[in-house]
Amino acid sequence: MSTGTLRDVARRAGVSEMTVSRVLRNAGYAAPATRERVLRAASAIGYVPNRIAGSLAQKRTNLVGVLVPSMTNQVFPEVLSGVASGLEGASLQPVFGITGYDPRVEEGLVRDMISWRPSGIAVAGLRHTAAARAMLRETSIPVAEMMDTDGRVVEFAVGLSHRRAGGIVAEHLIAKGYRSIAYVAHNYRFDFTACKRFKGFASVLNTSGLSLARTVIGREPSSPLLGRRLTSDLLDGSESVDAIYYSNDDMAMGGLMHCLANGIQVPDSVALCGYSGFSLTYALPMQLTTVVSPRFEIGREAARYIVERLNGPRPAKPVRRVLPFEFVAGQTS
Amino acid sequence: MSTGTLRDVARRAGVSEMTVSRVLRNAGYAAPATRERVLRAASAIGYVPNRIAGSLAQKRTNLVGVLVPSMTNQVFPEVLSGVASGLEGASLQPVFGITGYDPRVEEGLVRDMISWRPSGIAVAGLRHTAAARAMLRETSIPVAEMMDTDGRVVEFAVGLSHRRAGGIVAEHLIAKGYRSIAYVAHNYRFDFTACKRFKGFASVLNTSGLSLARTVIGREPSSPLLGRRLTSDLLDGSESVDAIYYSNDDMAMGGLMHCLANGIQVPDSVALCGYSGFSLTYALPMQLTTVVSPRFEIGREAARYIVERLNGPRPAKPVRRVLPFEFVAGQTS
DNA sequence: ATTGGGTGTGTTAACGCAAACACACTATGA
DNA sequence: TCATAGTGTGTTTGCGTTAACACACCCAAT
Repeated sequence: MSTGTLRDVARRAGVSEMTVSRVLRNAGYAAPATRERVLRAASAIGYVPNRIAGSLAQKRTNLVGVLVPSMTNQVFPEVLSGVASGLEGASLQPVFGITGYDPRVEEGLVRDMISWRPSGIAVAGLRHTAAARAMLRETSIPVAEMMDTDGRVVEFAVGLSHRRAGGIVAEHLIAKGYRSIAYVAHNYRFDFTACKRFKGFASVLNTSGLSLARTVIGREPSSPLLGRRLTSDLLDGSESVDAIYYSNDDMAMGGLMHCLANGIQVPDSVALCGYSGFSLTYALPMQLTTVVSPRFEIGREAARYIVERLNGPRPAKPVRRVLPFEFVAGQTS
Repeated sequence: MSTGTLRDVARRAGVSEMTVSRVLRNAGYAAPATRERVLRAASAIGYVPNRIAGSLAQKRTNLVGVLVPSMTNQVFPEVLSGVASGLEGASLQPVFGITGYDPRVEEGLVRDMISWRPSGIAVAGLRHTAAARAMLRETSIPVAEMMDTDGRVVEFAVGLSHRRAGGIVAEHLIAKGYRSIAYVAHNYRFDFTACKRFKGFASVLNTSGLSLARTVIGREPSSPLLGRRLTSDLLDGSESVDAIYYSNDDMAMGGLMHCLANGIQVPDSVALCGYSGFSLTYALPMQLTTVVSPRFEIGREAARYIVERLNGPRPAKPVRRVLPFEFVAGQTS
């Protein structure tokens, strides 16, 4: 059955469509006997309301569009959990889209999302095409940008300062006495947050009169395997390196695996630092030095902003919500 | 601006709404000059079509509902990638829902999905509430069940035999001469596939006259940290154990980390086997013995089935598509 | 007996779009 | 010259639902 309509239920129950609508939505009055008949009729034909029609009539949906670059990067599932948590109780349903780190794909998804007239939009990152930014600015629904706070904000941004997150690791390594420091990264062509961490890192190094001993950038997406390979390449090279900063924890774990597999002493021969604070890093033979990003909180706060904003106007000026991060000085440095 | 309508564009361009609709959809004829005017007017007011109205008028959507238990379990993002890949070119858009391994949540999501009148539904697992199964059976849209093939199928199921996947590991361990075998699992109260793997594993053990030396089941969701903790508990115990089968790779990795951290020889002191074939397992100091599940392919085939079924009737009998898996005899056994 | 507010139900008119049909115009070939 | 097919545009209708309004009924208070 291609699912009946209100009319089918109404006929079966011998009442008007409006009465059925009211009963099923628990809106307005309904005599107990009528209610009973309607419910029976509805379940008899397995009626499922058509939200498309409902949304059109109500001029609103309970959807919230959430755009993230990737699902295989563990970070984003955790952000989504946060969004789901923040939306709880607001009878809003998140709808996800994956941009693949490509702003043009993102632009298409923003348009797609808006075409469903959602109640709000949350999007990861501050970098958008001009058209996407225009759509986000012009729409009247709440828009939250997530992850990053270093840059131009459309309406509301919640995240952390990646520049700072990079800088603090540099400060740590310098304080610990490391002087020959390398950077190992995945292909972050569009991973702008990794890029900003690196800038913060390099900038602190510079102001301390240091420069990077070596920079190795892979051509693939981030993965432990890539981290392991690049670390192997790097340590086989001629330059002596006493510390490595990785673009993220996946990469750093790969590096640690290389060292474990080859008997390279960590941190005595080489120190390793990552970024994210994945739960996996707590199961490693040694705790990885890393920056724990408030991923869940970012998602939750974005959702909360959207929920609150639904009953109010867009703020006059863009709001920037900078969440704290936790630096974990582990056993690898 | 709360986004204009066709009428707004039509007025601005001095044509009828239908003409605007036709131009924007590239449907039917339009004089070049008219087209130009319409496009200009549309982009001037930043018009984004209202798909809610469009879908209602067309009595169809380009949505495909995809229900998975979790996003933090790496498996499912990969399944979703497969779904996205299989949908490509069909101008269908996946919409995700997370059930949290709870059949009642799943039931709600199935209802939610159906209320949006999607073009198809893909759902992970064969275990559903009676109501959910009824809805899936009664709807006329294509329904694909993913991951599992051991059980009752609504319409089309694509996956692997978890029973077999568990059995093959048992055969391997027995052939290798292991006799004191333990099982370490996360809380799989609702993770029915892990349960089936265990059954297959135990069943093979039984027919070989062996029984499990020890079974340790945690109370938390699967994670490397849990795997590490339970392994530590297990190996500290009095029973001697020469091999451990884990409920999945996350758990097994945790076990391996425990061994690495404590100088326990793998596989000489104890052998370790997992399930999934996560990419991370290839970066470990030693390749984990595991069963590589065809996660991406499962998603892709589910999507392909849906796309094909859109132009045809539901098969008379449920179809079961059993995909092969790969057993990887690694260095941990 | 009359008024009035709560209760229960129905009718009408949107919501924004596209299918179906209608119609006018232009070029082409018989 | 006239039919004919293609091209370009407009009008009407309906998708399934809900908001807004209308109305009838009942009981309690005047």
